[in-house]
Amino acid sequence: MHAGGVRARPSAPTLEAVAREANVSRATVSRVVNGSPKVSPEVVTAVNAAIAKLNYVPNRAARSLASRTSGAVALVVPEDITRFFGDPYFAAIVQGITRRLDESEYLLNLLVASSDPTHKTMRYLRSGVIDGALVVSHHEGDDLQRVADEALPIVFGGRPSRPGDHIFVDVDNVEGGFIGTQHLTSIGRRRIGTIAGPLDMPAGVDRLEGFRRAMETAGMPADAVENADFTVAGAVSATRRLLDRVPDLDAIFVASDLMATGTLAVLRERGRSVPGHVAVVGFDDSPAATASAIPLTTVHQPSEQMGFEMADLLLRRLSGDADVPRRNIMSTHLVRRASA
Amino acid sequence: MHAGGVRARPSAPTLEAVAREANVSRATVSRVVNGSPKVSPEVVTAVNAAIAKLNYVPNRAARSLASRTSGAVALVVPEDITRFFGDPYFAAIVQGITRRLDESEYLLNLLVASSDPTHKTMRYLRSGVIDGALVVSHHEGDDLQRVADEALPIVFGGRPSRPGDHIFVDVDNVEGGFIGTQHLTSIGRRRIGTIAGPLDMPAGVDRLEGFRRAMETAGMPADAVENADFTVAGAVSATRRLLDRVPDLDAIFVASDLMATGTLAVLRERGRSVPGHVAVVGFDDSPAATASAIPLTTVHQPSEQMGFEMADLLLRRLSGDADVPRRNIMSTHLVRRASA
DNA sequence: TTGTACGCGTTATCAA
DNA sequence: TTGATAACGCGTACAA
Repeated sequence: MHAGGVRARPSAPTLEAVAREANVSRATVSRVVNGSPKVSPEVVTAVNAAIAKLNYVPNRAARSLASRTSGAVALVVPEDITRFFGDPYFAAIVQGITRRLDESEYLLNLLVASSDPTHKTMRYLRSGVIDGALVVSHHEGDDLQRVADEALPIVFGGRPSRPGDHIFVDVDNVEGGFIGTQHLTSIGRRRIGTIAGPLDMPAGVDRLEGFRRAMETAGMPADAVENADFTVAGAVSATRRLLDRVPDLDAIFVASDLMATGTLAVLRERGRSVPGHVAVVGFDDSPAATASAIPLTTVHQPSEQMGFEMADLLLRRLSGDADVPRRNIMSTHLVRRASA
Repeated sequence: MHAGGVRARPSAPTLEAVAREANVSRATVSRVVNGSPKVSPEVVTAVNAAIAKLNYVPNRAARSLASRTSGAVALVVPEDITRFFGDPYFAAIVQGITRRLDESEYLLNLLVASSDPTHKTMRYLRSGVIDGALVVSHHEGDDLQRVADEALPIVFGGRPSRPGDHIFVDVDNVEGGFIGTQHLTSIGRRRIGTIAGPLDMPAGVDRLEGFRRAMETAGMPADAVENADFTVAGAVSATRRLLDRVPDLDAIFVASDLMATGTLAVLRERGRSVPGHVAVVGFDDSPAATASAIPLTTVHQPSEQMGFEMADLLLRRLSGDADVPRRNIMSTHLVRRASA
């Protein structure tokens, strides 16, 4: 017969309680909990019994206050929820990260910030409940670079906008853009355009630069360029603009597979066959590439592995490893499917 | 000229430091930080100046240790990453949750547990860094129900498997299944089957029950049933089995839109037109319903709003609100599109 | 091998 | 309105 509403939960057992139960001191219980080698076997079993009996779970707040570490890392994604869930690229990254973290004691806190990493997020990062952070989809202008290494070890997924001594995992996006575009020139396409990524992100800028170089190498003009924001909707309107402006286009290099699905939709709506009238090359080699009606030829990047490497770099750094590399540039390659 | 490797970061400023800087006591600084009304304006400005100067951010661990609250809630998803990202339903839920949380001071910690909420997750929930939890896609057999209200206020998205006095937000899935199936009978289909959800989840069981009742009402046999697991791949094989077993099928009620896309793919592969040969009704009204080649007729449930309501119930409970409803059953309705 | 005692950075109680 | 001071639960020298 409790008074409705918030009923008082029994307060959780503490080290102290376990110590009493096992007839030892708090310090000893702490040692057992943390697996210290210098505790006699009998005491260990006694303590463990007490822990089990009381259903004891250490208080993380107290622990991190005392130890000055939290056992958690954050994944910061400066995008809104819709984008985060909409692009399979993020799924792959997160998958890789958790694969690495699962074999450690660290916990992952996902911070899907609004596209502007608010004050709230920055404060959280600096509030001591996080030992380090992984940043994915970082945009120029957010404050994350400032926090990096000043307040917290941070590993970036993708080279940060402003130069600096930051730690990051990336691919050579210029090369990737080059490879994708070159494939289009090599199969005899003559009028090639591109749907580029946002220019406040290095991945956007670099893939465009790769496109330009490939076009230059082939002696063609690199003027059929429209920018989008790595979303389907953005790609749809960009592709429409591009087709309106350059009606005789026979190939498009699109800076992400997700965007490429938008491009394919517009081409169908305009009655242009793929790859007959227009060849399309994407970027990522994400599930979006094979899920589309016309399987995408695309520039593969090892997204899942990149997530893994990001987490690995961070964890090694947190463990005090003196010579952790500060960057890890992974390689890309073309995957031929039906669209080009 | 620092020694390579882990360079020592300057330890963060504390309340103490701010107090010295502003020539007041720690207690006063704490009051200012927490917006206590009983501090003189001059002192407030002085303290704020000191805070700004030192770039002070409160230590959350210390704060929660002292206040016995953490200012964070967890979203627990007992599914693997691939599923979590693969189903737009989750995106909607998360969207709704964050919409509610953003207008509060609470932070969201996403715990995408492996489908078996491990010991690790359960310990985390009970470790004091979380004030409450939201559980989505809870399966029978996971330990979450035990933790609920015993160790932590928990709000479930979807009625929990085992009965109990748990708090949850849901729709009437029996009714939803009925509505979807009834539409198929009402448009004159005679041989109707279903791709049901997993039977260790109430949503799976209930939608199937709704299907059964509608079939009974129409005087048709409810024998064309195959179970799947709310994934595309699962739906694909279930649909193949179903078509092999009941070749004269002219309609299928599928327990989720995501699964329905798999069903559509199989129907196309078998050369059956939709809705000509086979009519299809989905469930959710998620983006998957409109993104598919044939826009899906589907049973709408207000997923985003359900996420919002879940968070709202939890927050109100945490605020000590005495009479928070323990359940919130929202309504479904049919959305007609092209597939049936 | 075990226990004592102090400190981690806040909040909250009690006086002043 | 402000300032001491005692918790909060745990880790860890240091002592025994």
